[in-house]
Amino acid sequence: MAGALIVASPWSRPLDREQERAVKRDAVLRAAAQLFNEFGYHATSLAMVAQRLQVTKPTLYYYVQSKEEILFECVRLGLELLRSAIAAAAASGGTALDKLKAAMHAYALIVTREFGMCLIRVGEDPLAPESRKKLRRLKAELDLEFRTLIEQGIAEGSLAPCDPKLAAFTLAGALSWIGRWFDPLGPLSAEDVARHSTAVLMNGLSPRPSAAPLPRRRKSKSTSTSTSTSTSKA
Amino acid sequence: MAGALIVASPWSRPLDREQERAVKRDAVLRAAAQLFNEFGYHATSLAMVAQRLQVTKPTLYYYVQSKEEILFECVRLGLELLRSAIAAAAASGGTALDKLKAAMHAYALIVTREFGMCLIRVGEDPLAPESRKKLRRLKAELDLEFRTLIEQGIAEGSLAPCDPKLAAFTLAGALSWIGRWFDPLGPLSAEDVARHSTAVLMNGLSPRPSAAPLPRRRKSKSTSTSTSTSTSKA
DNA sequence: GCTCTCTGTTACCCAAGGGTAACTTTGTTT
DNA sequence: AAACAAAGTTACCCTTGGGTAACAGAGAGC
Repeated sequence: MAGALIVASPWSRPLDREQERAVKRDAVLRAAAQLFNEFGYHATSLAMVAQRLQVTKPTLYYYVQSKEEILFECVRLGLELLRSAIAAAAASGGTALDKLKAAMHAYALIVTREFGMCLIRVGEDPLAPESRKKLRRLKAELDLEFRTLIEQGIAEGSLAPCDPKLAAFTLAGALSWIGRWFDPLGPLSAEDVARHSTAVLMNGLSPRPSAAPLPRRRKSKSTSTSTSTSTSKA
Repeated sequence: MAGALIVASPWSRPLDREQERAVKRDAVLRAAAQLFNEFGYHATSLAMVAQRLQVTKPTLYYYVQSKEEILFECVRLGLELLRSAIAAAAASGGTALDKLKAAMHAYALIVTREFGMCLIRVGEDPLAPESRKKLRRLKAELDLEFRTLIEQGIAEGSLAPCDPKLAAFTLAGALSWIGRWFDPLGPLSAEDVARHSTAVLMNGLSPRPSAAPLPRRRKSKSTSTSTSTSTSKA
């Protein structure tokens, strides 16, 4: 959305037009993503999206071609966010371990925001095969980047030896699942959750002989009242 | 489904009837669950379910009241399976650590089967609020049982101290996510996946100073060609 | 043989919702 | 002022699919 945003000058009206169009299109996608996340893709009608934006249904078609395109874009943006965040982590300095930690942290944060959450909650399933193909490619890249980080860590000795593929599955699973239950209005901040999840995944549940203990929360138990298992929303 | 199944005797015809009815109803739920898992709830029509069972749509209504009831039952059964498996693990002998390991293993296996997978992939979102309430209660029980196990382990010293709630979220997340990508026809057996995921979650990624290393796969890398991240199906 | 229940069928109804056509309004350009 | 394009609106179409009504064949009981 940001793209090549030059300084806003009174000249170049046409650029302003394009830009506003892009902003509105983005608003459509964002509103749709939020509703998809709340009600699911099929249970969300375009009328609902339109209503949230205070416009009428055909207006949406001025900015997008179909409902499918909306979902496709939401998922694509979510994947794009993840991919660039992981790539950034991988490109940063430090050990493979540091990079992996950074990548996991970023992953957790992204799946708490609309597009990332949409990727997790809705996914590509409702799309036509061709669209799915394109998204699969993006996912494959993402997966590769993640796995490479793990492999490097093992080679480097800063990670315990294990099957990189299954480890990546497990990691990505735990982090993705955050997008299923996280509630921005809930008691836990995304930052908290990201930090703690990353720590648990790095250290495991078994106690470490000597190493530093995991971050303990101040009020020893029950941070809130909501449920955690599987698909709950609270 | 099994319930109170007495020896099949030539008397008591009515019992046979009831039983066959139950078997057929179960088949309806199972077929529906499989289709829900493949295409999603809304994208699965009752006609598809009927076709898979080689009957016509109205026949389904002989065994079930509505599409919603089908999903409700699928999710309920999934939760019931999980709950009883965890309760069984908790009731078994051994340390809290052993119990937790057993519970995690069972959890992983269940989410690879139709009802457990349906719970994970579809969830309760498409249901009406009242139905959701009932399922939430089941989830809460499940969650409590899981968390209690962790708390016991910490108290016992066999688990590293951490926030039990967030740890349970992370654990359940990683295990639940298996239900999103696991393919029964794929190269990995559910048993393999369960074992490895449990091990990673217990030990974490960071290397342990001295303890036994994680199970390493024979052919060091790339067990198959499929993708792992987020919502893929392969 | 006649009926009655259980199971399943064919044919139909109707609401929801994705998508489009054609008209109005607003503002920019010449 | 005239003209044109951009941005929305109202009114409509039509397929999909959940759900129902009314009918048809197989065994059990009188």
